Amino acid sequence: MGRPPSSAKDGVKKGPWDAEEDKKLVDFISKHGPGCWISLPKLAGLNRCGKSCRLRWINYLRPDIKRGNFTAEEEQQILRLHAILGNKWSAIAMQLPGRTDNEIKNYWNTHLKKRLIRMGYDPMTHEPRTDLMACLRILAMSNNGLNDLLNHNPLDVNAVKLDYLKQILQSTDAGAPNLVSSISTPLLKGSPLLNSLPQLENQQASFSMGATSNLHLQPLHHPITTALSASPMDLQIDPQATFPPSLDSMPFDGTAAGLSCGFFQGDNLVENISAAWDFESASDFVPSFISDADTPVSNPGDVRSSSSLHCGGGASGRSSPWTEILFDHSIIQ
DNA sequence: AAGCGTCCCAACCGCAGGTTG
DNA sequence: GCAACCTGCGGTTGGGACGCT
Repeated sequence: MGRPPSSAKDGVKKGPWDAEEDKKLVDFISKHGPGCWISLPKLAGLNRCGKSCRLRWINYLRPDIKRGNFTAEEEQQILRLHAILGNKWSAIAMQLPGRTDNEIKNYWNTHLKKRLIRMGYDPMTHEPRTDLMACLRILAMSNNGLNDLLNHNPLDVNAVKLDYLKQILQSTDAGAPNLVSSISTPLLKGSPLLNSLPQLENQQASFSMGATSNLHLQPLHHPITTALSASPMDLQIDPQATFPPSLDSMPFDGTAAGLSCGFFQGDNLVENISAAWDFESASDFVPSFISDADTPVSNPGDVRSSSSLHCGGGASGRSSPWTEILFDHSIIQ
């Protein structure tokens, strides 16, 4: 299909553009406009292929290009759009005036993608990574004490947490979905723990993901989420409950959820885990650093106004719920 | 100061899709 | 319908900048 890339032609300069070439290109386009790129180099007196001229103009010389660092708003917009559009950089760029697809792509690959990975999110799906079990096993290899835990049924426990978290994340402004019915993990189907979840859902007015920040507080004070987030030392199991033995022995202190972060941190695995995810802390269901003092959260213990942090963006039916609040924290910079 | 590794981004490459004759 | 032409897109890369030892 088509023809060989024009850059394959011999005698055409490649590599960085110099000031003289830039001037020739700008002068020509300012007189004639960005017309036929194939014939432009010859007409403009440039020893470049048309493709290279087009790229140079679009990505660098265009007068409406916005230079400089991306703002926090732009970051959030990129994250939201990427959650919807994926790697459709040109489509994302259309929503960010003055930014080019190449610039956004570069920024994504060098900053945002890495942050998501460090946080334990799949940069493509914007959802928590589900390979936690593999991480747990790696950790267990260096910690025989964890082997016993792993040999019980920790995967189910992790799945419960991730499942529930996933449902919360996918809730919309229109109201939280039925979390109980949508939980797929067989482990807790019909369990007293799960049966109590509707109470939590009834609080969705302050728990909906439409108000991302509400997650900071509301789940924390609910008995169910308190139980989910309790450490093995303080978890009180209902005597009527029929949990597998692993549930009350599983370290529900964020270890599991944080592992995917630590997985990328080599020797500092455990430390980074606790830094990234801390279900035992006051920021239940969100990475612990969200409630740190240097975040935009002025009063981390309070339920914040949903309007101030609403995800917005009418098209963002399924955007990443973290994006508004996570990325300005030093731990992921 | 030198060497080394990592980061970042401008530019390149290959491909797909639309247009034209 | 077909092939050549042209544009646009997304993935990848090369090398300069920067930081660390």
